[in-house]
Amino acid sequence: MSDMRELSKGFDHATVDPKWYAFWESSGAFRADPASSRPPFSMVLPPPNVTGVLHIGHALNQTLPDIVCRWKRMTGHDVLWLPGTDHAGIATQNVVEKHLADEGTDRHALGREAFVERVRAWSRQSHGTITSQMRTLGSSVDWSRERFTLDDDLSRAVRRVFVTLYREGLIYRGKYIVNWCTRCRTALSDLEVVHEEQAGRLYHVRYPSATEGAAESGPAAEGGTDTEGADAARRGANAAEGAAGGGGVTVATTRPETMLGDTAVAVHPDDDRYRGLVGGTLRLPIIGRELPVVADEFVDAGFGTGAVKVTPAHDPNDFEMGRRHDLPQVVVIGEDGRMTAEAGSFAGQDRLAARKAIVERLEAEGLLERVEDHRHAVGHCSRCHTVVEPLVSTQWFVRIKPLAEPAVAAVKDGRTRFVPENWARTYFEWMTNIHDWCISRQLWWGHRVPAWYCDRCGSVVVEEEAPEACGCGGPLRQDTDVLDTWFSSGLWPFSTMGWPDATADLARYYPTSVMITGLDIIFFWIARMMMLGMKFAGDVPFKVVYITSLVRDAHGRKMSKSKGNVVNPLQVMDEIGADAFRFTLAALASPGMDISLSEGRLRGYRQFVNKLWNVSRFVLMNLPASLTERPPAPPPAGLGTIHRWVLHRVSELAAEVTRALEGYRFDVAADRLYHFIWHEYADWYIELVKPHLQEEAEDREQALAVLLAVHDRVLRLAHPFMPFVTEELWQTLPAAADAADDGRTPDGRARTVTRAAWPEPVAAWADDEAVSVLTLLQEVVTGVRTVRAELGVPPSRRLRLQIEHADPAERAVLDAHGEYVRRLAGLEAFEFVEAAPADPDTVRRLVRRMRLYLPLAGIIDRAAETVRLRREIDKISKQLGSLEGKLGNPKFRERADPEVVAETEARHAAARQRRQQLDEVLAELAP
RNA sequence: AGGCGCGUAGCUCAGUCUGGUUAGAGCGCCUGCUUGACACGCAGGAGGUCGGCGGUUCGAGUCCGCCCGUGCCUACCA
Repeated sequence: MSDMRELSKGFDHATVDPKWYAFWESSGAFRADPASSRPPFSMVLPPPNVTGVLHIGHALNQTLPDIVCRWKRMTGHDVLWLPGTDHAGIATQNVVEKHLADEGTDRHALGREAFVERVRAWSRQSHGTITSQMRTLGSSVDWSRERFTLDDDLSRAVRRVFVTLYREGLIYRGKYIVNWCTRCRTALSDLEVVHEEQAGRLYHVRYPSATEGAAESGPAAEGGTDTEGADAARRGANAAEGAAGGGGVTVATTRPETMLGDTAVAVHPDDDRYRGLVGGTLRLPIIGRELPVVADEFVDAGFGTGAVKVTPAHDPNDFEMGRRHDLPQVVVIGEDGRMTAEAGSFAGQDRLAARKAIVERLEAEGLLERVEDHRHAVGHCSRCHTVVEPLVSTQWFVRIKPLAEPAVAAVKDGRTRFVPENWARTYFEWMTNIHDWCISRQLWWGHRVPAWYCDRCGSVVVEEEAPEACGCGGPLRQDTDVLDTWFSSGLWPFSTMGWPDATADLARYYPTSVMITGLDIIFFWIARMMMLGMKFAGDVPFKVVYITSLVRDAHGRKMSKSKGNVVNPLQVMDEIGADAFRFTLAALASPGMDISLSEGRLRGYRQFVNKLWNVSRFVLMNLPASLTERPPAPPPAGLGTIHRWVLHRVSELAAEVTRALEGYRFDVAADRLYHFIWHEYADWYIELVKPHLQEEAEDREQALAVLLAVHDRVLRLAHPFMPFVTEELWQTLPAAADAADDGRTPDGRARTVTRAAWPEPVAAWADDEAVSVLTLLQEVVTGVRTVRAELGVPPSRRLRLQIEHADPAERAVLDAHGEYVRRLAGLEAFEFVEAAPADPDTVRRLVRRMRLYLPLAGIIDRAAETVRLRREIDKISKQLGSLEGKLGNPKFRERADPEVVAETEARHAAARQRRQQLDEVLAELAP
């Protein structure tokens, strides 16, 4: 028809999506406006690594906040969603180092400055990748406010925080035991160490008494092994059964290589076995050093032999114990993971090779009493998986307790709320057991520690800006370390808004409204933002933290490259479009449940997008070209039942979706939209409204007005979930007569659904009567359709339906809506009768109290019908039994809600009647 | 070792907080349909002892206890 609008047959996301993103961006649809009179709503984007690519975790953690932002924009908020990227110190540096290795060089050959420039160049180049992928996903961030953690102003914020904390004594520098990655050659924070349970060994080693030991294994014994002598020694050791027997002590260790650095042996003060030894000395095998025996509460008398070797330089507990007992630190493992000169003949060996050699040596000397299998957790570098080495090293630390306390209190008193609230527990647990935070890294890529050292007077100068010279006039050299990347991301919610300056953005948008992010960075990031935000920005960084789940593969397994089950969001979006992908993520995002991305769900929602597309095609092809304005929804009073029904339902939908979003139930919102759009709007309303849209229909205008009102609302409600397709479809609708209700870009020149008003429930549309009418129509139509399907009646065959036992109200409803029933059930006609027709080939079906009779001469399959009836009778008998049990129980009548009792009674009566009717029908069919 | 979760149809999941219709959805499966929006569709159907045992209750998928299975996080027992 010439005066009809048209849409292409299918939705082509590849061309549509980029078109609208470019439009939104250029028209400023996502720009926040601090001068606006609208209430503010703000979020900051968890900054992805600048050199990263969009992975499934980003996809979820951007889709959900994007849904919230788009919704809030439509509810009339001035929305700021601030994007940016993270320099990701160690991760990015590792990548570039790998590039250099491929080129046959390394960063030391390049030099610090050139290396940093190289990383910067790579970051610049890579930056476009992640940001364009965010656009593909549809993230409605305000690009005009994009930030990078290494930007000048953010770096200034980092220095301000560092200097302030230093002056307050909350940052200190010192020589402590830290987690050291021998491959990355840097210190790591506790969080960057991943513990993995591993099969290891527990070696029981005999440390002889100082006198005894001197003879057996001093330095003199080193260099050669006398097998005979060793055997003799072993026999001797075995003979000393008691742990403290023979003047020596047996200790148990999982890391024999560290024994070379032992400076004591410790026992529990109350351990009677060793009481006599405390204060005495033992002889360290191989090395021959004399070791004092100390008593310390830390020792667990029940573990191993109850005596523990103490290596203050290579074990965190021993480090503490060493300080308590004033023990020397002997460093036997270097920063490169090799044994140092202190390790005597083992010097230069890798720590693991040394372990083996030392065990052999002990064995040879007869000092290895026993080896047990022992499972224990071993720390690995989270970046390169190298086994982490505890080392004593000079580093910078943040004193965390004074910062953690207010951050805990803020969650306790609800200034920041976790959703789901269970996560607060995890947060508390970590925050109350937290250790000081090692923030210095021996890397080049990052914020350089703003500390300078004077070689002349030895003083340390900590300043925001590089000082000229030391107070003593001596030259200064800057600390070569950089800060942990999370130190700068911890400032993100306020550093990105201009802090330390008192900017308009900061005043308006801080604290942010919500933070939506994954559980994997609660400690790395959420906790640090809480601590630093409260300390420096004067308030919590966000009022709500929504913790998203982990995305897994279709079978609930963690995605990993080695398993080959990694879902690439870009590929998925390429195949099914961003809208279907986003809708799937939302639909699967049940709180507290990990998300299993199943192909079936993805496909199902792609088809849903297609459904929405085709509904729109239907709407459009029924719009006369003369209709250039979307008419306001007509008042329900003068409307037919189907219109009143759909208005009622779409109004309820608005309420349901809104409620779901308010509770962060993205899954519920998606489910409601899906069900309404497909199974109510498309399956029923569109089918019902068709005749009213005929050109000759006298109520066509009215039908069009309702159809457009519903369609417009549907697109708006679906927009946060499926931004691209809804914008494309919404743009094809005629603009509203009432411009106030019609989304406009900030410059007012173009329409956009991103800023259209969010549909509110309309009280005047509530219409339970229309619902009950539709329910009856649906039941009758479905009843007839079921008979047709089961008995294989071709659709072309128009049937005559007879209805018995309809009560007057039902008769009136069916009569009034006869045309709908005839059309949807494929009837030639229906009529009400007083008695069952005599025709033996008539099939009966029960709907409520009514009996539907369909004459099916030549088609009816009595046997099949009998089977079906028997099955139905079985079912209803079971139901009847349980209902009778319930009603027969006097306590039920006494205690249950009277409404429930009445309802149950009604159900019981209906079931009984139905049972009786079915029996009759069956008797007629199979006498 | 502690903490948190999960176990409902063949598969992926809602429903459990606030106990009470006939436990729902998508995918898959079966039957029939080129129905003038859509075969990425339409209509109909099969399929569930809600992990197990015990308890509370008139009534339990839902509340309580124990057990089994499974996943994750935290952790300085050498």
